Amino acid sequence: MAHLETESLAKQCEEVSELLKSMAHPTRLLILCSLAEKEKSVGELVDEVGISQSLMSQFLGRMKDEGLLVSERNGRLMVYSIKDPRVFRVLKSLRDIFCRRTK
Amino acid sequence: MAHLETESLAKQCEEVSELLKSMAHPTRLLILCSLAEKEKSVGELVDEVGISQSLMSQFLGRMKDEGLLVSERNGRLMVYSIKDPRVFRVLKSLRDIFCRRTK
DNA sequence: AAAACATATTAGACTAAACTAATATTAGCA
DNA sequence: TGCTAATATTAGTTTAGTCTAATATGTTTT
Repeated sequence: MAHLETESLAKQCEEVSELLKSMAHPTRLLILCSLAEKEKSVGELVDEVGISQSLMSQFLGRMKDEGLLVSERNGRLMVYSIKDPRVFRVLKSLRDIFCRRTK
Repeated sequence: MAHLETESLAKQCEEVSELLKSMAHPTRLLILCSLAEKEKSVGELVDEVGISQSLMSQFLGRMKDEGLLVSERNGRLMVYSIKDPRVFRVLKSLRDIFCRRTK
């Protein structure tokens, strides 16, 4: 049976898949990689990533709502950075798995 | 500038996000977790996960097309298992990050 | 206070994914 | 060979996500 186990596992999968959904988009993943390096303003991210200001703002807003990012005003700039420590850890794992030279 | 770096990073993000898209769905993640333990028939997975046979077959077919799974006929059963080793590694990382007791 | 800059919001079009229900295929068994 | 069990496929509905274009908000500078 193991139904109780499966049920709690299902719950965990739901939680994890929430985070994964945010990361499972090429542009958002790129944004997160960029922010993992250091915090950045919206404009910097737009230049670096190459999408419209509007879409960038929507992506950032969404990830902020989900608790992955925080923003802080700095003069006329809005600076975003990664809030959820799990994001760093997932990014690191992904790098290990996908980007390591396996020589 | 760092535009060349960013470009190759963008490519990698695209590739990685392909895999993540498959995993970023609560039911598919649950299926993968279950298959990570051991290979299983469609019927077993239906019982365990609790979705319709049709939807299960569609999920499995999709993940097979994407190269994550393989299937092998065993009598009247069709047995699925994880093919892509990166799936195991991502699952393990996710467990480490989300499921470890941090005591 | 007006102008200019940086970011956010909104509405709408477009695309893709999830799900259901019905039916088709295929393999083993009577 | 016909029957049943197991899985796959298809079409259609619904829901959700992506993206663009236009506009609004808020901040600094003059």
